[in-house]
Amino acid sequence: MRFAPNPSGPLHIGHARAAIPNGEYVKKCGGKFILRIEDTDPKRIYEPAYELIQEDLKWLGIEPDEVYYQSDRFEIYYQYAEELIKRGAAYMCTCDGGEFKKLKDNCQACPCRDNTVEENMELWKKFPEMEAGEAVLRVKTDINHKNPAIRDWVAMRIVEEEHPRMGTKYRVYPMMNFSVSVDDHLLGMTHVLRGKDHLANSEKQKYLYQHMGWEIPEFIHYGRLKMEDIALSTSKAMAGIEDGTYSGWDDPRLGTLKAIARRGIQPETITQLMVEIGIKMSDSAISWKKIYGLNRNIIEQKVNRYFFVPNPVKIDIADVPEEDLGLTIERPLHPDFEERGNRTLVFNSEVYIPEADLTDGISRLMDAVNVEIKDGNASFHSKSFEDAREAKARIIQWVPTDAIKAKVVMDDASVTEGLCEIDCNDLKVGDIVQFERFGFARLDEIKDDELIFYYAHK
RNA sequence: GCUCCGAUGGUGUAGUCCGGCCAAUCAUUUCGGCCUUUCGAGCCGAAGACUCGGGUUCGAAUCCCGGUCGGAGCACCA
Repeated sequence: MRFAPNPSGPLHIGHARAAIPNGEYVKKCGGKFILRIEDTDPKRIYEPAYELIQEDLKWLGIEPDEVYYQSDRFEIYYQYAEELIKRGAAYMCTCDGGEFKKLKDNCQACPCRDNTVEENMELWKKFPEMEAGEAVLRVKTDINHKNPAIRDWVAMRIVEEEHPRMGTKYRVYPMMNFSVSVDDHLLGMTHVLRGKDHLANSEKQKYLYQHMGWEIPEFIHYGRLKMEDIALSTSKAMAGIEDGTYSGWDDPRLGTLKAIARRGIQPETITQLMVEIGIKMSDSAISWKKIYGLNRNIIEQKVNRYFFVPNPVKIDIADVPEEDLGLTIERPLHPDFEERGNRTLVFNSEVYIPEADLTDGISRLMDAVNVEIKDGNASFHSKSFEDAREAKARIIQWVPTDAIKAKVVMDDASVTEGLCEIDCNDLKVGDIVQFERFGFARLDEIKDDELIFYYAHK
């Protein structure tokens, strides 16, 4: 099995849709997982992507057995192109692209198709000296094929741009359909699993296999993935990063794996999602809710709880009984796992609560006391939880005045400022927490006296 | 326009090949209830689907024909 991306950017969720089923097949049925970087169009190479792709694949938990760069394999492609010419299965076409299309669309062969092998070989030898557009190498298919797209497709063309890895060493470049078929055959691919946008390409490639007398692999196609709200397109993301709309490849609004990882979505979540979607031909629309639900199932019991007070307001609670001041309050890090221990908060009359909770009525500060709020002023109401129940109090989180500054970058890239409890100092970058009543978030950065989190989901 | 493909609850799927055991699976979602000092989880309950029209058949989600809707491809990109 193989995963063969174009190195135009880091991997996004659409790539995962291709990589994961290939990886799962190898896990289940054995065989090799080959990563082949298809860098045969210098215009579409984003150099850092060579690294990024491997990083992202690793994040997904996929370790390729072998890695190939197509730009290392030009000589191989030349060798097979020549062989193809010798077999009379390909010809050098010097027609203008537009002219050719006109003929082709009417099931007409162009004059070049009748070149002798010798004529073709001669042109092939001169190919490297030609200018872009002067000639191409075409594979003979069926000029009467009912799908015009299949008719005599291009295998080789001239590219004058400099290649990031190869410089100007090569001018004759293989087209994707050619290099892919040669590699798939040479690397022993038994199954080719790819998106249905390649349906016509599979058809084209079959002609090449037949010309060469190769065994045709099993072509399997799957439908498109439609994600709500995000632009999957790498080029759009790139443009947005350049003009400053997005902060980088891991901007939370993007669908890149880096962005997803930054928010604390687990690789297992993505794998599970792709396995569930399967490889059927019809398109699938997936919602964030679905991803969040799966992710919650995975992280819910792993991560610890803390208090975070968004948009905090300070209240000074009047009439707190003397004996309740300075109380040390312990709350479990996870209610179902007592053995993880507790975090501690010290209660005094001055506390911060979320602005949204500063509404008239009785509220219970979790594990502390019940307060009555009226016109923005708070006064002691009672102490026990039973009293809170009786008063139908809302139960809210709070932090003492020793709280730490925190920012949470939300999924729309807006920032919620607030305070989190002091025990959050124990957290390391990369840790995921659940802020009670707020949602799951991943600690992204510790900046001086401030913690910066990325919001995952409820 | 041409070529090809697809269609099961809000979403993702199982079932379709080899018609009956499908008044349709599982998950997510939404809404109630119980429990719980958050949320979530858990437990209980509920909501919600075979694209439409014909045909074949004793019997159709499943087979056939047609319509509709949706998607992909139609490059000297991958």
